[in-house]
Amino acid sequence: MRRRNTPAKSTILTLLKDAGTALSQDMIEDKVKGEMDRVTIYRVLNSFCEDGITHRILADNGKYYFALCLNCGEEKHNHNHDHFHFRCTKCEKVECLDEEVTLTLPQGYVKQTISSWVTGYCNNCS
Amino acid sequence: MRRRNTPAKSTILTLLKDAGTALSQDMIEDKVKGEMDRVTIYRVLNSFCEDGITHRILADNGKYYFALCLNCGEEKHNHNHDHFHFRCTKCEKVECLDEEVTLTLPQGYVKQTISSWVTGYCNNCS
DNA sequence: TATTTAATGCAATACCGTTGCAATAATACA
DNA sequence: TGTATTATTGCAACGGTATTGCATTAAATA
Repeated sequence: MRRRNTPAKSTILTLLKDAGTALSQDMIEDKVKGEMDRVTIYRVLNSFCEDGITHRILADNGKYYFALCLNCGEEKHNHNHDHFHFRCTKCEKVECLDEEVTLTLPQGYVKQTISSWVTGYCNNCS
Repeated sequence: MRRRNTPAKSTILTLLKDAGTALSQDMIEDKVKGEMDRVTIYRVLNSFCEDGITHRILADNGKYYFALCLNCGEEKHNHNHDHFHFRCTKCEKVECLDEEVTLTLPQGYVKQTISSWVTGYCNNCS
């Protein structure tokens, strides 16, 4: 299936680029309210994830965030580099931290994925 | 409001005790299917959490788990001792690990909460 | 410009947690 | 032990959110 460029996709892509950080479904919905259908947002975000343009992050508040992962760099998500994610409880900004997650599992355990979240105030909000 | 002991509460409490690990809403639902209404399970679990009998944990898969926290010990949840949680992707067991989460936030950041999840195979499933 | 079909909007559906309310039953007290 | 009180339960209904079907629109290509 060959993708097509549409206003909806451009709008959401621009939104994510301008934000610089990960945005949740409802944050995106708020910003494009009236411009497009709610279903379109779901489909656009899903297509972005399928195409590797964005990735979906499940935050510690149970919400999904979508990020272009330009600032945090794709390499962080590879090479077994598990890093912390930070969510500011004031401005709701979500970002990847450089800090690496170190962990030694008990005998007999096998690691698959790591999801580490820190909440608090970012440098702008503290 | 004075709580009353009921078959529904006993059943779910026994379930959690026997499991020895945290159970998700739908795991509990599966086990008591037919015995009681879906709504009752929600209400029983909520009352348990209100009364401090169980605590609610949001896992990295977006599901809530309920745990008596006998084996992992309440003290782990206090004293600023942030520990890893483990979820086995095979047997779906959820448990607290002894491993402490260490983290140095960037300049100007303030920490509030930490949620660290590891998935993989536990010693029984690896 | 015409053709193909991806993308969209709208309606309908599914899922999950919650709420209202009448019926039931656990507890306290006479 | 019997009765009164009211927490608890089941059922139906609701609300929010994600998904699907389908007819229509419009982006890409020739």
